[in-house]
Amino acid sequence: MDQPAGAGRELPKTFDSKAAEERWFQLWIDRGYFKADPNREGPVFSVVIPPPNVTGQLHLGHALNVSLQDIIVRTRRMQGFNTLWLPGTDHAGIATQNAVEKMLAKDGKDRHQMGREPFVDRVWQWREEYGGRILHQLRRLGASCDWSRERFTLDPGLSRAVTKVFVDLYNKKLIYRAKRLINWCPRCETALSDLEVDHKDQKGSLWYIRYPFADGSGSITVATTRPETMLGDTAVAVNPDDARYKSMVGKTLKLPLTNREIKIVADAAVDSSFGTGAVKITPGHDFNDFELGRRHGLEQISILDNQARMNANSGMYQGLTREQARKKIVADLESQELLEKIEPHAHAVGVCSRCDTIVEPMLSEQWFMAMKEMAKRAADAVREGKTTFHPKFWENTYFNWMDNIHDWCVSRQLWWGHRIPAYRCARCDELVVAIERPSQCAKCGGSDIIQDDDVLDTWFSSGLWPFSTMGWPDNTAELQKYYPTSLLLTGFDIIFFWVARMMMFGLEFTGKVPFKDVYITPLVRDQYGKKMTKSKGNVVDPLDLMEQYGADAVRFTLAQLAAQGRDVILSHDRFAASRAFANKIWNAARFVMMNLEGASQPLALPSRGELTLADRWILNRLACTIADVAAEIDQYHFNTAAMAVYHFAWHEFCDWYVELSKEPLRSSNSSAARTRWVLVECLDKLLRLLHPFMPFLTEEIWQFLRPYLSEEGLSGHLAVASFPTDLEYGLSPEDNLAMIHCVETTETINSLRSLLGLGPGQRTTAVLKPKVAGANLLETVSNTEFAEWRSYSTTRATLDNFELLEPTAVMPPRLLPWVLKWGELGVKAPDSFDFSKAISAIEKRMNETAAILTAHRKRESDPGFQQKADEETKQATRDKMVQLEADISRMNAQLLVLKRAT
RNA sequence: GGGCGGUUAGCUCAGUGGUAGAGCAUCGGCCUUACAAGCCGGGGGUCGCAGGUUCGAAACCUGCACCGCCCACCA
Repeated sequence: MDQPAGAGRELPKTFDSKAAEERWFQLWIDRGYFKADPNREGPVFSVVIPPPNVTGQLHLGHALNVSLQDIIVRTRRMQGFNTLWLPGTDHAGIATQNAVEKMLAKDGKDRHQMGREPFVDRVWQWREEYGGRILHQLRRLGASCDWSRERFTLDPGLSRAVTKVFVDLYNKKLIYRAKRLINWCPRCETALSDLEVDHKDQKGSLWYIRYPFADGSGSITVATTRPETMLGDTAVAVNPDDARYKSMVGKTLKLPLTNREIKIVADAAVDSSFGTGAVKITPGHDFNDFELGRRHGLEQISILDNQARMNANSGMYQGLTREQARKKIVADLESQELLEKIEPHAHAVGVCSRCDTIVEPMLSEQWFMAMKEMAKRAADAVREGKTTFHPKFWENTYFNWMDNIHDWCVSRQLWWGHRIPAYRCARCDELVVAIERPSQCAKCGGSDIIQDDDVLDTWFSSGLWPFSTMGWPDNTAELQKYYPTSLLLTGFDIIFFWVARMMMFGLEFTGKVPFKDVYITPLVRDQYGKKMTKSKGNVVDPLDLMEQYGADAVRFTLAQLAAQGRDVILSHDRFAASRAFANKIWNAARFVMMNLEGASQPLALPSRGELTLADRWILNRLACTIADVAAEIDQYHFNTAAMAVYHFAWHEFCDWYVELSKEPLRSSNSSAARTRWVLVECLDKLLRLLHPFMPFLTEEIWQFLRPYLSEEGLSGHLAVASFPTDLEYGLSPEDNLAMIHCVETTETINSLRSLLGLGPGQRTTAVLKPKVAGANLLETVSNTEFAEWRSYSTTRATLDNFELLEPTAVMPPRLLPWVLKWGELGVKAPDSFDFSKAISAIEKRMNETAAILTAHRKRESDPGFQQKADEETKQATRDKMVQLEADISRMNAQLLVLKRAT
């Protein structure tokens, strides 16, 4: 049995967030609260974390992603779900290899001189040192993952899944080897998928080059943005309908700077209006030209090597870089008077998304995965509602990509990653794709079997993440219990890279969608709305934020900002506001704890009949808030859920109930006891509601409150306490109306006080005798309740000359004669009071109210409205009119009295 | 070239048919024994523009403007 940490102690003056973060997280882990048990019964909620790169450092995107996941995971755990949140990291092929290469470069080493094995060993070593960093940073945010299940995409188990998938797909003929034009990064020296190429606009030039006819009868001019590729040209194409060139189709050209002859071909793909209408065709280095070349049976010539230097096919230019070759070729053309002109021209160039180097379309033999069929099934699964995106409009993006998908180049010429399970006999070149390395060649019996050098695209293994992490291909208990997962929460930037691939792999290999819901988080931007990037130097470090504001405030802020379908724009003000909120909760808890001195543990439950108006009202508001928050979280509306808790905690519980509780806490034992119970009830439920958002603060406070609770009071922690359910306190709507009346009345008094410039002063007794008030002022409120309410307003107001002002402010019109009579008894305002400000303010507001009333009357008398509006709307309009009329009457009364007083 | 999202208070954003809301900022007044990271009060918006639908539009439709993003092989 745990001894509650806070039993019988007062809360410290301030909340020490750092101490609480360390203390509670460690305790939660030690107790195994986050461990998932596949053998437990009950409803299941499972999530796999989007595995951050092992190279990663926590950034705000992670912080947002993890905070939101933790909010829903903690909620579900408290709601009694069998919850799994599985953490892990991605080996991130290119990114990691680059990071380690960069590090080695500082010591003047490079991987080529090291050799493959030592280099890969070095990366593993690096991973041992730094790979856990990002996950530790996630822990600091409070991520309640089952940390005992941490996975890494290069783990033996996950690698086994990768191999099996590759082999199976090969056997299904969905993975194949082909020589095609692919994107090649000359710096990383690997093939890239289409998705790994970014397009950047670049100011370039359009060079107009004359290609002379072989027969010497003149020339045709082509326009190009890449003159150096002319060495690989195998044709010039024109549009078949282009009158300028119709007669030239089929003629032979002499390719300048070379000895080759090429033909003029006609193809409808050529746009006559661009450039000269004649385009040089380089099937070996341009995707368009590649396709066109295929149609016309053109030769494909590679003129570049793997580092994008000119190769042997480029004759005298061999050995030059792309850039040098361009310069020299342009100069040479010019000297031969073959350069007609140069025009400035903006166009997009493809760059490697990892290193920003301009990629080169290269002819290369690679492994490809056929996507069409798998993509169709994956798209249909979403169309059929098996998986739903939140917000829904992301489905369009998903469909758009799936419906226009190209085969996926999955091989990479890297060293860090899953090596492709393809083996070749050194003797007869026979290719085998298999789980295990064959001991000898099945064809020729040769024993020299060489594994393919290439590794797989990182996203290949990530795509298996939801089930490979659960032990697939074995049919484990985890897989049976937790797959498919309930939710995937991730950023839109990896919908194609990752979400789509998981959908395809999941359906292909498990027959099920890998997740029921996909929540797409907004993109975190800086205060100027710019994307945060290291190069801009505008990165806000979440670790700094946690240091400054506490992890709870960071989490709460991110939840509040996570409006659906929008970018998140950060500002320090928001974090400060959340910290203020945490402070507010802390102090409200201090107030409650201070007033629990000497109270029984647990508190005795008061009877229904004892509850006052204020008690019933706040309990009712609590019940509504609980229902709201649960519903909003169910819909992944994290921001509205956060706001609902915030509003209840601050503006209902603290602003009103805590204030109203002060009087009864001071009075008789029974009313103090009753009030204590309500305070504790509200605080307890509030902490539970807030715990998923602010786990550390709430756990800290709850440990103090625990002894006074009747349930779960003597053991356990908030992290595994029950989430509040829709509470029924047996309340009536009249209670709410009466309370609203009290609130509005008090606000009116305060407003008048402020307008009149009333400062603090001695406390005054209320003018209205409780008897009078109870009978006439607020019919639904009992005498004692009114006394409490009244004492609240006077306590806070501490008015001078309250005698005159209070009744004018609160008095309903039917009591006006009595007030006036009472006024005639000799109470009057001091001469120094300036009533004109109050009068004009009330008049102004009255006019506005009257205008609204007029509008409502007009609507009400509108035949169209009567005919077409539904009954509910009509009733609402009538109610509103009654309320507006009452407001106007009240203001009239106030005015009358104020004017009389002057 | 296609597609998606946005345009509401000084700022950041909620608000999917009944004459505008929050937080922050701002202004005025308060150290009132939970909280000055606080309390009370105030000011501030013809909801991007123009049409249309409707008894009624910030919201629905059409067009336009501007901002942002994604996809795409115009050399």
